[in-house]
Amino acid sequence: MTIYYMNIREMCEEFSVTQRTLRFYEAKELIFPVRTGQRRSYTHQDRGRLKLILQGKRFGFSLEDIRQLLNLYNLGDQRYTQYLQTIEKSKERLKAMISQKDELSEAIEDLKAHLIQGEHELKKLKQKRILET
Amino acid sequence: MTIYYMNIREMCEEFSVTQRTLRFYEAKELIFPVRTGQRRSYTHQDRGRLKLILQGKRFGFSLEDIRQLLNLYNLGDQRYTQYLQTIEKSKERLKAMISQKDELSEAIEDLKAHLIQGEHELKKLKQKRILET
DNA sequence: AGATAACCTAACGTGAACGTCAACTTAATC
DNA sequence: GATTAAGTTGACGTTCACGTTAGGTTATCT
Repeated sequence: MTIYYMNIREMCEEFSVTQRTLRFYEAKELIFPVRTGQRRSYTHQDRGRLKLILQGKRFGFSLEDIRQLLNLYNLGDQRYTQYLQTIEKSKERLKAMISQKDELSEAIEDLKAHLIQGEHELKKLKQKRILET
Repeated sequence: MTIYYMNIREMCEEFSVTQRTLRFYEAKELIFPVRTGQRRSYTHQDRGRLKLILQGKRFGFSLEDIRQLLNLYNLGDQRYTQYLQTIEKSKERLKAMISQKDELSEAIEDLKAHLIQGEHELKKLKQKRILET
């Protein structure tokens, strides 16, 4: 089974990001493309990690937060103590995510209610305009 | 019924923000404290808006996003066309929030699975340490 | 082989969201 | 009534997450 490498341009097209962004993530140690000569070659792993990075960003996590989360997906090469710490951290993170989800649900309900209210107001305004014509 | 004003220090304590933050939000027209002499007096409205601002921030919205969302909660003083636009924008925002919530749910499930997997690995490591002793 | 395109590093620029410090005015306290 | 505390307005500094040149190297194409 051959490994599929992607160059930086292909990555940018696939994920709709700029080259600068990919190099920046690499500098921040979020992805680790191998080198073919001087050029970057992105592996399946990098693609997976980038997907998670972009997802994390949409939830408002900082890149540093995301870097720590990503470690959860690469536990194989770690030793016992680190292992434990990572899992503890991840549990906390999970809790935070769940409460964020709950809060989001509430906010959505709230917004929905206001929208319904708003559309009623709109109807009244429309009615008024007709009467005034 | 009397109106309860809060000064800037009380606001900061109540919401765990700095004075700079409150002044910044005012400069960005997110809150509108009245003045008592030169000092800021924060009304019930300001407290409500601030609560929503902080909530919005936890979802990763920008202050400009939040400013637009907040207008939804103060529709009374607007005119027909603006009204319509605001509601349209809010509907879009609602859609985005819902899909964000869905995505978050998925991510949580994913993270949970990895955690369970991680704890299995942990057990295996523990077992190995005992055997090696 | 010479031009052109794609990639590289290094370094400075930028907008958002505040932090921090200085200098001043007003309110509270002893 | 002088001192201290609290609040105010600038204005410059800082961090994060990239954008944007500039200048150099390597592929690719004709």
